[in-house]
Amino acid sequence: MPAPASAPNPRGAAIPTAFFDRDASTVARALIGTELRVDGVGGIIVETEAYDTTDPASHSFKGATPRNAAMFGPPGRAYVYRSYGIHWCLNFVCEGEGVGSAVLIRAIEPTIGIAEMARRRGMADARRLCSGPGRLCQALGIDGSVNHARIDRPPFDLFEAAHRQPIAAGPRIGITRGTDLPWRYSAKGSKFLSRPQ
DNA sequence: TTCTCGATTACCT
DNA sequence: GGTAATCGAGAAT
Repeated sequence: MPAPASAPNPRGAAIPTAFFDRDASTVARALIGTELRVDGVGGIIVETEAYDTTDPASHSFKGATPRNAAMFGPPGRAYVYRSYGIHWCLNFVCEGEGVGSAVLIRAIEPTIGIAEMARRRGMADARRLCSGPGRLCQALGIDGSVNHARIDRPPFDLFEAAHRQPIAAGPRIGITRGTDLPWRYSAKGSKFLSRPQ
């Protein structure tokens, strides 16, 4: 069938699974500025954290378990876990099958489907809609049902960054071990971070 | 089988 | 600045 004559895609190209065949820190940095959608709702990733099997703060540090099985599965898939019995947290698996590294998505700048996100969150403040791993999962409707799901297939859409931008790095948040590793990355100056970098 | 605590958030003083 | 909410993985018993 003929391709529709449309204007150039304002987004970048769709990101392939091979994008994730690198170490978690590299992927975490590369994800800043990309556009994530879940069922057509989402925005620009502005904050990530890297975790790998050498890292005492990582769920994969002590080896594979039923809970973290997705982390040891193929790269380019989602690892979703429940935090504090209340929240869901979204990770993208990296590096290679059996390696146990992943990137935690911590914050998104909402751009698409803001009304739907506000409805799910029960509030309208754009700055707090997706500024934290638990918050963005609630806004995007993510739960354990997408654990292991491919990121290049529905309900996910992930597009390359439209523009390059400065990236800040620093220590991660909410952990008690591995606090010396500067594996938190963020879009410099973004107003949509879970905490200022 | 029981206990502890977390890659968090919202609401309290 | 402090803490309740809430549940399952992993450790301890």
